[in-house]
Amino acid sequence: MSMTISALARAGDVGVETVRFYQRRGLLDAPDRPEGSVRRYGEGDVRRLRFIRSAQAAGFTLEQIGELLQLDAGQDRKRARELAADRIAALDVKIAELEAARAALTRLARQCHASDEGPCPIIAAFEDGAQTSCV
Amino acid sequence: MSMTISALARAGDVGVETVRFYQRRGLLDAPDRPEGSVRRYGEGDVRRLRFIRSAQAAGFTLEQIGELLQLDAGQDRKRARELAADRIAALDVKIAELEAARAALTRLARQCHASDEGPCPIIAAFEDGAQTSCV
DNA sequence: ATAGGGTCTGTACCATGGTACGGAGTCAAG
DNA sequence: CTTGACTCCGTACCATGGTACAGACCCTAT
Repeated sequence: MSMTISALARAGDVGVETVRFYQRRGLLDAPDRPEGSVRRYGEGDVRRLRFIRSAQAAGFTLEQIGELLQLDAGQDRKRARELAADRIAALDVKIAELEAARAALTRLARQCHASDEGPCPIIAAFEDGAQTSCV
Repeated sequence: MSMTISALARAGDVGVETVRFYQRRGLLDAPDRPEGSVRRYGEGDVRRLRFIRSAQAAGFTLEQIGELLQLDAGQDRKRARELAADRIAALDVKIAELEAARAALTRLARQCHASDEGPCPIIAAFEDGAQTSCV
């Protein structure tokens, strides 16, 4: 319990304002200030901050992360599994979309390289409204 | 040149307000109103609207889409290829991130299913700050 | 010709995830 | 014991991509 807020922020690789933002959102708690002094943070806070960043990297929204943190207290593993399953399904959809987009763009860039005649294939392809077939 | 704005919006599967929003952003143009009447749109507008939606699905921001539309006029294929290459690189990074997150979540959900003893692995894993190894 | 819809314009508002700032208080080195 | 850095708190602002009015106009069918 010896870190200042800026040390905590550094440990979590975020800005001080971001820590305060998470506190306002109820994701991190703001420990009591010892009698006319500043707040001090410890390892638990660092872990929690890192939890938030990791979960965010997995695509959870801050609201969902808040729920995960609640579950931590309540030991509701069934709900945690549900959230994880939902997130995996969403990730599958998103990954498929991005891979389709990548394939389409790669193909178009190759075509575009192949000749400098006629309309640019990259632009033209999108103009066909290639939502399902290409993108 | 016979559609009203709501027909255009339907054709592009967006809301009327979204069409107007794209007009304000300069992505779609707003044809002149014929003497005290309403604007009419044609197939070109539909294609352009679909272009926007397709490019969006490929992860371009509206600003980048604006640039692509400029290129369409200027025939700057080199720049179009650059934008496509940048986008492909960004997609690769994003896809890798999401796949890592998916793998991590899948593993954790399985572990969590395996036993109801001890701390929930889903939560615990994130608390380790599993940014690079898992997520 | 009048009622109901749709359109136009401007402006305001929304969610998400932060980022910035002013003014007061606190801490630590010299 | 002063000076400079850091903290606190509230509030305002930002980007992105829309969404939602209000009040005036227009269009079409009855």
